[in-house]
Amino acid sequence: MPPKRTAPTLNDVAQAAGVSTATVSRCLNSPDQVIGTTREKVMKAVRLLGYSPHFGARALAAKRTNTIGAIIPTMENAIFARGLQAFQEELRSRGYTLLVASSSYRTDIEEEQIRSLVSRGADGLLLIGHVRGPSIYHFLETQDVPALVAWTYDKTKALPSIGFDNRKSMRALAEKVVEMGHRRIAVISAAMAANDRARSRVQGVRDAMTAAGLDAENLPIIETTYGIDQGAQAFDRLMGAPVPPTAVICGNDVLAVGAIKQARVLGLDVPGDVSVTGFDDIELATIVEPALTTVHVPHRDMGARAARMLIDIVERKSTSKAVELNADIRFRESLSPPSAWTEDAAGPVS
Amino acid sequence: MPPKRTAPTLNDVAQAAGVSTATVSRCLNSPDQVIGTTREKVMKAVRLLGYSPHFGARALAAKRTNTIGAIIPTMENAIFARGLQAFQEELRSRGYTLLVASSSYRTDIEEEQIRSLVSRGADGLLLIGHVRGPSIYHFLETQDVPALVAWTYDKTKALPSIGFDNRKSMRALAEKVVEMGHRRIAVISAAMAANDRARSRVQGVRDAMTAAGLDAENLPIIETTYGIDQGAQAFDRLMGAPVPPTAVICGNDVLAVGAIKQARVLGLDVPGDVSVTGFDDIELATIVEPALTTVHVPHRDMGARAARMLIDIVERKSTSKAVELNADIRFRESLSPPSAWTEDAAGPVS
DNA sequence: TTGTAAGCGTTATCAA
DNA sequence: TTGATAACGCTTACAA
Repeated sequence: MPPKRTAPTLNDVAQAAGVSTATVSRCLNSPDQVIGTTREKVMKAVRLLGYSPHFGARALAAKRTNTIGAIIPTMENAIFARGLQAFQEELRSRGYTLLVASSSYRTDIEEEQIRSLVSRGADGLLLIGHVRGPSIYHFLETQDVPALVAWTYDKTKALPSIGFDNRKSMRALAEKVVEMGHRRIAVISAAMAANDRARSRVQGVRDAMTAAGLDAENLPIIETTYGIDQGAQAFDRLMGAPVPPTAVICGNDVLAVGAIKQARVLGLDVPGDVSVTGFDDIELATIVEPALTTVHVPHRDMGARAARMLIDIVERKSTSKAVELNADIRFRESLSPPSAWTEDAAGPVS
Repeated sequence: MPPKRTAPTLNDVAQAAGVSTATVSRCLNSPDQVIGTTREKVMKAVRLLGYSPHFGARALAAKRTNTIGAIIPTMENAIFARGLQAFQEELRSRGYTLLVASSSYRTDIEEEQIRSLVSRGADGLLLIGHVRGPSIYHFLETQDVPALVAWTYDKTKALPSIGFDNRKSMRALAEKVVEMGHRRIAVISAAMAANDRARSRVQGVRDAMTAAGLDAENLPIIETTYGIDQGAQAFDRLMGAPVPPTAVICGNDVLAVGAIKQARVLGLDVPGDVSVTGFDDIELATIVEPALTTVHVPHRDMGARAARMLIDIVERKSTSKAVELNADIRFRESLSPPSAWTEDAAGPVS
């Protein structure tokens, strides 16, 4: 059995180069403090031994890690994946490393991940939404780790945030739907319990209906998990009602695409028989046929700006508050006024 | 100015509970070694102070981190996102934490990230593909960090791998294309320089052509970066040739969807005027119209199995070699025999 | 410009 | 069952 080789340490390098550990450390961290000739000696030893600093030891001795942690609900959702990629690129360009964890939309797992990332020395945290237990805020405070909330804008909360106003944006879209003449509206939403974005969006629909004098109380809503198939199922149930809706407003594009797919199965024309709208404007939205009318969210821009904001907070350059980004409607084919036929069926005439 | 509060340490907890640091440590790591009454005292202090262990210190003193690192080309690509999500879920269920980094398809960045993850104490690494400089393998060896390659199967390489045979799978698909009667075939591929999966897939197309006695040498190939628009542009160039292809084989689904989109713009019918195929079988493949004929890759299964394999290696339970997964063809509408019209135009008859 | 040496917060070995 | 105490690998005054 070969002797269990153990990774080379600063000490090994120092010995190989015939200098002290302090000098090696300086070579690595502030090279200009050490003279050229010794620096070369040291660097050669570093290369020769394949030395790599022990992060833990460094974090222990210094007090910074240049690490940012991010916890997103899931990596499978394209909207987070995109924003996160931009977030990480921006971090990297500023000398920070990103640690990612995912919570599967569960607050208990999120809390566990927050603790894990903090104990790993994250200098700052990126979180999604404002729904979580109060104990974790206390924890973040005692640990003195700043956090930034993304994908939502809410200036009433304690944590700084960057994103858009989900409620306002969805309200704007719903108003268009109402303006076009739709009266029988239904909603397919992501599960709202641990998801304030979903909640706000539904609230936005209600706002628009109430403003138009419609009955927001009895708005049919189906909550479901994230996925095309889930959207399809929900749509199926909705259209099976005695008096089906003429417009189905979906909480995100993936659910909307599922709805459109199911419409095809049911032999329904979109938007002729029923209109469908989404939210997020992911690539899928322009691929599906008919293309989806949806709310465009600037994911990459949000990710990059979140990175800059968080670094500024970490480095105490600023104490940011909430930053609002615009999310505007993209009109495409999936939304149109209700057809005369369905309109008639809706009225008391027939 | 408030006194800069610093996070509580083991020592603080020990003092608050009136015990030694050793006891607190034991409470946290092997609770059954300490008697109930003291354990409660300690735990209360832990909660009270909001104590959280310092990961770096722990990694320094113990020698394990229960952390696995993964470096993927990009998080924006749905195929990696899916597999990675499964990978992380499996790791979590086995008590490991996942650290993710992305390389933007660049070997130099990948090397940097490998070093970073290793110095952070990753017990093992998940890598994509076999293309990287030799120095990094030496590094992994001296650091004694095991690595597993995923998304590709290659038993000739030193590192263990889990995935499918890209060349063989693409060859199978290309053979079907040839069998249907296509003679003028073109390829849209991801950049091949730092991507052995892309290379193998193109090789697979060549294999099929050669086997059928076609001229694989002059196979038109356009290399491009990942993205729907890039696929569309490449398709545009391909169809602008004096003698356009009757079948366009794409290296992945995203490029293929771009091709189909562009076909619509050009007024070409798929598959009537030109057939298009993909690779990966992501959700997009069934959404696009016509639905994409493609190679199905079991992403989630691969991710989960990769996790189990890697943990086994890390814990020295096994010394795994290459594991091959099946990737089978999904026939959908985007592929059909070439139409008589195009066939005529191709032949010497007209 | 370089070296010495005192921590940093844990874990683990030994004694008690 | 608990407590001292010596690592662990690195950074950073402070000295030389």
